[in-house]
Amino acid sequence: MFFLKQLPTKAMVDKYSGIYCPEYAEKVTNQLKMMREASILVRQLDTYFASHNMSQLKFLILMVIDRELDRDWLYAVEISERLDVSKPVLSRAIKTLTEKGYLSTHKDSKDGRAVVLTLTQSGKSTLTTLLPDYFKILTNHSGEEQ
Amino acid sequence: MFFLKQLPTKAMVDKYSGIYCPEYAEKVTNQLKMMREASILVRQLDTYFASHNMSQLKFLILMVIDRELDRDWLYAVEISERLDVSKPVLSRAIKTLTEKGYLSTHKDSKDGRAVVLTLTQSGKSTLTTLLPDYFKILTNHSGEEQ
DNA sequence: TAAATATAGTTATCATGATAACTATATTTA
DNA sequence: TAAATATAGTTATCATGATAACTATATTTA
Repeated sequence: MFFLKQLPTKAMVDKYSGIYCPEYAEKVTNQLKMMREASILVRQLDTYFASHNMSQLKFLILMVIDRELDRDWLYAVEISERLDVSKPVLSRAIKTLTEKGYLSTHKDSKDGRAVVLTLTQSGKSTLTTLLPDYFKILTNHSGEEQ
Repeated sequence: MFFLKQLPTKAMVDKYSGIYCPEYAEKVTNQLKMMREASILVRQLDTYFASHNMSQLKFLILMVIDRELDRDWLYAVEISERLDVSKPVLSRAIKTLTEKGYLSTHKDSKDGRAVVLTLTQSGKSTLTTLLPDYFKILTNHSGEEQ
């Protein structure tokens, strides 16, 4: 999350960085602007998911399982290859999704350590319900602070 | 924070959104790409600040006080006008910064509710120390996942 | 093939984000 | 001018991010 509402002026960047170069100041403000815009969008999405007792991470977990082309399941470790999140956070989110009845888990027959994760019917329909407005929020976003 | 490493293909966006429009799919992937890029950058900055026992929020608090043109202090409520963060989170961050000796606080003479926040010498030098590499991280960022 | 190492996943703990509800003071309104 | 409302800031509580250290099983190496 990036909180700064008013970006620093070029003069401020020059002074603070000690580098008096228009391209440098422009690059800095562009990056700050991007972080700000993304933060606003992430927050909108978080609010949306929270109103459905979900979170972005949980939604993305359902999505990466669903979008798998050749299988209808993933190992947790495969999810962590697709989502850039720490193992304990992923572990907890999977536990919550299982408790909610969105994921079914069973031990892998070949590897005693691994857990096979499949979407339940409820998980699939939750994903399907959430998707349209998810895209709507993404695309309606103005790119401006309101 | 946005975790998805591999963006969905155009075909996936079409199917998931039910909207078969190239501009729509492109807008979606652009927004996802932006969130991903910003998340990577925010994470780099968080790591940087953590290595100095700081956080982005605490850094920005010091910065908005320092960059004030006509005064060398701000009320907490003024900081919350400049930073898009909830009051309790701001309150806690200010408390930590005061305990670290980076901020000095005293009651306002006119308004018994308000607290006047000023940078200490240590707060100023911490800000000055952190600024150059902060800009370096912002500008060195490749925009690619590594 | 036994010992060492790697891998899958969990538990404990902490930092930092949020909202709801609060205290204390200032301002507005009837 | 007393009562109602607004404002500044805090406390309690929860969700969700992280790392460190762990268990259990699989794989590699001597």
